Amino acid sequence: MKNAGKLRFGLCCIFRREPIKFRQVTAKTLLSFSRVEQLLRLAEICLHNVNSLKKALSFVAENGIGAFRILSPLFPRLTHPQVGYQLDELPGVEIIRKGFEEIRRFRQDHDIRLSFHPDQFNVLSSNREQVIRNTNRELAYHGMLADLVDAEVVNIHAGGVYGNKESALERLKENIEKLSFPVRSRLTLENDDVSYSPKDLLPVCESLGIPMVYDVHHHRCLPDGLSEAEVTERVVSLWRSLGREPCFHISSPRNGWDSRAPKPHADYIDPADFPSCWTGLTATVDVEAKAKELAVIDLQKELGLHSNKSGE
DNA sequence: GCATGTCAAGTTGTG
DNA sequence: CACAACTTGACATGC
Repeated sequence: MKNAGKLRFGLCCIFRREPIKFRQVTAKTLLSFSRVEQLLRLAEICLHNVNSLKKALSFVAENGIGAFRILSPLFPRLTHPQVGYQLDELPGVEIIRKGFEEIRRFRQDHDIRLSFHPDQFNVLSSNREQVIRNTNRELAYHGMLADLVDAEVVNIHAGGVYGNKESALERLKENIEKLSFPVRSRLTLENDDVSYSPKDLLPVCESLGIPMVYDVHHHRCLPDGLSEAEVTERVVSLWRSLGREPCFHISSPRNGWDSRAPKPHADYIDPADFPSCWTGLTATVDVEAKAKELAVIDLQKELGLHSNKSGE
């Protein structure tokens, strides 16, 4: 068989069939309790989530999946202005920290790449000071989590354009330069499907020494004149120049490529959507598909990759 | 039990 | 102008 390179696939955040769940709580609910009660509930949920993360990594390792994206609200509402908290305020924090120790060791032993994808509220190109402040706080939270689990990547989009892409990118650069080390050293920028194409982001990334995560689905939604092969080559050499393994995203549109309106993700990946220029590379491909682990395992089979179990 | 509306946050494009 | 879409689901509430 081929697969000369070491292409590996990543699972994103949650499971469809596997009984591994992450719990949540809203600020509104927390606000109906006393502070002591809030922290008790939060501690319970955080411990539950750490245990779920352990199970998630075990599942991933057993199924030959090489990467896992951790959902942002692993510690729900930690950065919330009213109900936010510090890890050390949680009753039983020692047990939680112990769990993280196990996770770090397991990750290393099994060579699983961990990443975060802070959501759309994180906008470093914003012209509003409040938005930048909130983003910095949220990114700092992700940096702390990344230290705790030994994650390698904190991946965000470039944000809005505000009628002037050049000045927006200028603000983006300035704000990236101001990030603290735990965040800056892990930050990556991903092309999106409405504003920033690979052609826009590559010069920024190359000048800052920040890797670019290449989402080929977004590139197909927002073409920029560069071919998939050209982008792939530049992205790969950027990651390699930093001594790191490239990251890509793949997904298939639920309603086919013809439908003009929004393109929600399909349950599975159509193997025809997998860029041929990725075959044989050493890289990580996060699978963004609603069938989650089932889609990753399916795609691995379709592409002739085998899980650890099956030998090879 | 099960159905349904609600969740902190930003920006853009569509109807 | 309101709302969906974005990695989307889980939780709280009311029947």
